[in-house]
Amino acid sequence: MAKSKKDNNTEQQILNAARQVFLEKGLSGARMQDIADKAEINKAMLHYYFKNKELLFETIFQETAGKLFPHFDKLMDSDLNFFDKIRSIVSSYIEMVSQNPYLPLFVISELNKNPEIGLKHFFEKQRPGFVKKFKESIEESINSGLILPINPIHLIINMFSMCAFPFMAKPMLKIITGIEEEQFNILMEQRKVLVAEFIINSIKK
Amino acid sequence: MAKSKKDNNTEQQILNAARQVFLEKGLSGARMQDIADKAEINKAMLHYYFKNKELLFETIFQETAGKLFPHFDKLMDSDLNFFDKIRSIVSSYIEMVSQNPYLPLFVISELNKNPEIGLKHFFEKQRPGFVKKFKESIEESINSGLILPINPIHLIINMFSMCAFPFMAKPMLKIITGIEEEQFNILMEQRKVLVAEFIINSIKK
DNA sequence: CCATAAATTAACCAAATGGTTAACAAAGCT
DNA sequence: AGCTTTGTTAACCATTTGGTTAATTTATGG
Repeated sequence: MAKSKKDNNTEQQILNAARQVFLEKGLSGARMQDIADKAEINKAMLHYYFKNKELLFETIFQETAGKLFPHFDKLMDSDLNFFDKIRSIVSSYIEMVSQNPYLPLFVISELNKNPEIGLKHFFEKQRPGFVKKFKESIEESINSGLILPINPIHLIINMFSMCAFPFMAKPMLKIITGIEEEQFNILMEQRKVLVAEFIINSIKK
Repeated sequence: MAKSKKDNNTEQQILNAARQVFLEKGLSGARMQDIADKAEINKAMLHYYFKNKELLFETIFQETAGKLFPHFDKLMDSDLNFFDKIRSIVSSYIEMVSQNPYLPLFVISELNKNPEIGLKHFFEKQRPGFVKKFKESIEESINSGLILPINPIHLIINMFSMCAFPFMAKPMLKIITGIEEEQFNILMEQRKVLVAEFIINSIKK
């Protein structure tokens, strides 16, 4: 069956275009016209499918923020040992960010300019999930003498810092270290194991 | 002596106001009117002292980016041992960011939206400085058997990740961990020593 | 003290930008 | 087919926004 004129296709084109533009330019930097152009539709269509810029943005933000901490819940429930959980999270997280390089900076940046949107949307629900489980897992590992004592929050922060930051700071890192695109990708690939071992090395007894 | 009407005061008021607004909202989010209001002057004065928005922004960006890697050059030249250099850099860097919480996110964010401004301005000069020295210092420490082998770039990335990221991600961290302002500040204070020890613990032989 | 330059303001302007309208085309339905 | 709903477009509108102008005030220096 040939695809009918709508097929709800337009809405997807808009969302794809909006995702690209918003992630790259942010809310204030994005232009509705740019989104329309990239979606190859009339600007009026944007307002036909999404009431206004804010609503369109929130749709994208919500979708995007939802990808920030993917399947970590399940991962924490798995029967992997503590170190393997770290290895698994680090590796899959860096892979995810490699695939969506703008994602962390976008969410963090918009959240800074307007902290309310975080509360309003998805975070509330996801919060307790994996962070709580991770904390418990860390505490258990400390109590069982597997790792040195450390405030779980610091450990979590350290992990996500080393996973996400390099991608956010990529243009800066390229300048101050003098590396190029290809070399950067190699480094990020290495970090999938390096970061986990760096952490484990630091906390193991 | 009473302060005369100008005193080149106005220019400073503008710069202070522009700094606040740009750091908080970014280039595209900043409004010239907001800057004028905050500086308590007429909007036309902005264009009297600074040709246009771009020029004013670049002035602020240059000044701000210049603070990103402060006196690390001297620090690397000091006769501190390698571990103490790490302790010193981490501590002073976190202190600097505590004092200028918007700084890293601002520079990184604007650099992402417009990578050219980095090259144009200050980075070129500062680049070789401390990064090169730091790399040499790391290599030397590896060769002398003080620390385990690691690609110096990774070590540098890890260090700045753990120093800067928490401040950039503050609103997100507050949401997913449930901590409040006060607790956040305590954690960041702790990180001045914690991060350094975390690193040292991981690489020491 | 006056003439000149520097600083400041209010009013204005043009372009950019988010958003709307009204007419038209396509699909769906009976 | 004919009527209604949905999708799409071009033209238009109102506001925001960066920027300018011309007139006014304030300093400065001979």
